[in-house]
Amino acid sequence: MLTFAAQNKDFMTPTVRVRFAPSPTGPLHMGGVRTALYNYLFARQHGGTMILRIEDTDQTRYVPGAEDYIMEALAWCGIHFDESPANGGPHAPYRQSERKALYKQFSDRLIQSGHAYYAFDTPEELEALRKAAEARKETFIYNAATRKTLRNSLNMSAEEVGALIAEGTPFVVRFKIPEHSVVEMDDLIRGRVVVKTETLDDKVLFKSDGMPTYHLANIVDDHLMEITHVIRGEEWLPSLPLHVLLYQAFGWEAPQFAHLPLLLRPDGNGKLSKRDGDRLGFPVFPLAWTDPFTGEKSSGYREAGYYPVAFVNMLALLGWNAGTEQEIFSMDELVKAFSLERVSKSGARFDPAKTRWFNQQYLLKRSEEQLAEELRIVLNNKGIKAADDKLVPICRLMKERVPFVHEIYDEGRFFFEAPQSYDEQVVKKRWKEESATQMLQLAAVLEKVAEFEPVALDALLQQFIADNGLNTGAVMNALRLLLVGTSKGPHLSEIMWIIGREETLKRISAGIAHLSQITQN
RNA sequence: GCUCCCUUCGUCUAGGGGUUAGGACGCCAGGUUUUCAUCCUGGUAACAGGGGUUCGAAUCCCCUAGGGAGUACCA
Repeated sequence: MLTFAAQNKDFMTPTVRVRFAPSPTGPLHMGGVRTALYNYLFARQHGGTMILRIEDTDQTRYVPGAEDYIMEALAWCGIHFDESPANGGPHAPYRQSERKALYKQFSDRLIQSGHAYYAFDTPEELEALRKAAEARKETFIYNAATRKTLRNSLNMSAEEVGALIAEGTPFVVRFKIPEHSVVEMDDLIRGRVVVKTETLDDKVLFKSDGMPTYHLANIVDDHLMEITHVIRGEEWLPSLPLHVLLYQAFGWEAPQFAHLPLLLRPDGNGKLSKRDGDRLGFPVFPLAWTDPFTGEKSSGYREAGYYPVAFVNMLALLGWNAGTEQEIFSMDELVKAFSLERVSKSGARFDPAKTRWFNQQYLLKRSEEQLAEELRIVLNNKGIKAADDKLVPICRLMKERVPFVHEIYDEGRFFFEAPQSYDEQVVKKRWKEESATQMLQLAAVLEKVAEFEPVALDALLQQFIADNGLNTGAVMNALRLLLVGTSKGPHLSEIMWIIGREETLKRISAGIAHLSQITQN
């Protein structure tokens, strides 16, 4: 039995465990959503576990509501966690602030093993050193080259150190980067990365406020939580050597790493930021957010009318592709098709136009009944009353013309109200001298037709045009102008049927009155 | 400045020594339509530059340039 187990690959391969570890300092950026998504896809594909860990070790950056926002946003996207602050799990708590007591013992362990040391340099002293180095066009690095000249336990007797700490002198714990060596790392996306330790600095692991820094907490928790794969943004790549060294210092096996390419702004240079969204008119956050301190509002994809599946689909394709020509993927399909090997290395520019296209693809796939239900909500929010039985046909006629449900209303206002104005260009082109007379004649016929529904109306229109020897385009466009106010929109007989006989006749006479006034002047 | 990462149409990308360098978005044109949109057809448009290696480089190597990230007692 033991032999079998040892030879069986499934037994040898630990279950995949990944985590998404945001800092609750504000709304979750769409880049963060993509990181969470890739983690989720990877976990699900391998039958593994997806963990949410809140990295709130910086007490000064706490933002009320941010953690709830993160969970709500990811739930909206269909990204669910097996272990999280909300669900609990075998490694609870999942909030680093609640794990505070844990980190000190690990920090102490590194001090005892000689991998870390106490440092008493004040922030001001360090700042001065950095400035001075900068003035010489050099970079100050707290490492083997400088640590011997600084105020730390490496240069003090045990008694001195003990006394300082006993006095309550603020201190930090720094990692002692090994001298003259090379760190070799294998990234699942980037391959081998090699760095000389001379370029690394003795990062602070434990802050003077008694909290660990990201670096320590992240390694300790990833180890304790048995994380097998760390999938995170490329901005972490520069600290990968430190993290690898930390695992070595603890004598722990490091997880595998995958650093994802960044999301770049649609124009110009740099990574996607909130400002770009404001400037170019698209959301950068999944959900709308109001900053609790400044009251500043940010728009969200949900509120903008995007389907979460469309948003997720778009995000999935920004930096990854299946290697086929398929572009529309359900979450299940993404789970099956995803692979870290096919994640690209270079940053991906976000494209708002293609994002709209994705939404349109999903809108097109929805049934008219579903769309009618969604439209009803939009109309309710706007306080617009509409006959329930007309919502389905309206959606049938409009679904191929808009990428968003709310645009069914925006682009189809004529279903709900008479034109407020008449498009000047169209009036000029379509409203002829004889139009008023023709429309009056047509109105008379419409008044009498038995069945006021599309098939009968089409027949009637054709008959009317034939009987009077008129031009189809001229009649239809003039009529459309009266009913819609412009030259756009679905089939006219459908519009007439939906708004009804009474409204149709009302719009014809009102339109004629208005237009003859205008054209006379 | 220093360290690391990256570089195919405007954008997302396929391609991994021999391809008419493919697809999608966008844009343009034509067709369909009473209009607009959808849809269909077609078009526009790319291997950053320079050196190697090779019979042959978009593909491998080097340099340059450009872009990005990091450089905190933030994550």
